[in-house]
Amino acid sequence: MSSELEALRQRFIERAGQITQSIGIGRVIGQSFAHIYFSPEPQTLDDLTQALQISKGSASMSVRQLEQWGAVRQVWIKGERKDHYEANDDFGRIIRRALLDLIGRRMETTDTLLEDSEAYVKRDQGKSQDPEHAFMERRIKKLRHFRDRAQYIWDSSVLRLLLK
Amino acid sequence: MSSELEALRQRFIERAGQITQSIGIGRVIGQSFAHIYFSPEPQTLDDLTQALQISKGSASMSVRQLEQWGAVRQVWIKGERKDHYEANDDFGRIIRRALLDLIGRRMETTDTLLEDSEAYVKRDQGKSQDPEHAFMERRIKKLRHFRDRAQYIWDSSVLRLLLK
DNA sequence: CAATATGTTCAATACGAATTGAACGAAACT
DNA sequence: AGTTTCGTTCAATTCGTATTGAACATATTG
Repeated sequence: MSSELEALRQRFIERAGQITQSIGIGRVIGQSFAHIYFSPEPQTLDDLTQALQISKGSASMSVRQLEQWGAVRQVWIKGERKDHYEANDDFGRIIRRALLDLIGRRMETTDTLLEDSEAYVKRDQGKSQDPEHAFMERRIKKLRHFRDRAQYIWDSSVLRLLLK
Repeated sequence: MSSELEALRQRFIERAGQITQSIGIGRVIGQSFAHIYFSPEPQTLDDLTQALQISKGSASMSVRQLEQWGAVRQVWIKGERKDHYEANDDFGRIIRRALLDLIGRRMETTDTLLEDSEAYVKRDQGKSQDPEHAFMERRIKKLRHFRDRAQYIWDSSVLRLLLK
């Protein structure tokens, strides 16, 4: 491979690492995916440890996470004992899965809290003369309103469009 | 304030901290905003240090960041020397601004890289017989395609809907 | 103008999360 | 059956980043 092409490859790998790093899922994940994505041949864990200078453990864990999100898939190569992985290039599906995994579950715990709060203000309606109580009621309502719209945007736009 | 209401408030603050923490902008930011959001009266930096048990420096920095995103605004209270802050409850605008700030600029550096790559494969078209070269060309094209759609979803759906 | 109160900055520190690597189990060879 | 290769796990460690707090700058008071 030409050295210039190789340099571009390196930049992609570095950049991918920065991106995954900055969204809080670790640098190695992005680097691993980019390396596999820009490799014509399916790659092994050893290839990753060498190319990215990471430990065997790291390589194993990053690949497993990538597999979970459907970002890479294992391919069998006859005569080879090592596991080989190739990249999925349907980014829409990958990101959709990853987002659902990373963000989806977080909403639940927040919902519980919001529902608890709504139950409280409803139950203690008598106190709505109390300015403090009235204030909290307004704030909680605003929060609920936003949360519902966020859900709508999430479901109707982001996730759907990513698939097309 | 009733102790039950106070308990809910604490849970909101804790939850907000977890959320901002998990998206990589620090726990204090979320806690600070939640504290101010759920306070009937404008709050000072000292209020924050006491309520959240954080240092003066932390309080100062978190509030400045929140101000940057329009999440809180300073209000003048006559006779008081300290700065007082109240929360903006237009979450759509807040998140829009924060997202633009956090994500927007990241796209640029990636774009540069992508454009460099496209320039390269175009310039060296002669080598397109080379399987390696052809492979890279395909991968880069896929990436470009996804990036453009991501931009479209971003502009047309997410940012616009957050404002309504 | 000195004294006090307040907000900001940034080098030092503390903390948590990412990474390592040795130990282990499983599978494939001889 | 014994030996080697490979992938996984998880306690120990490393590393980066959030947080602190002392020093400083600025504004306010008497």
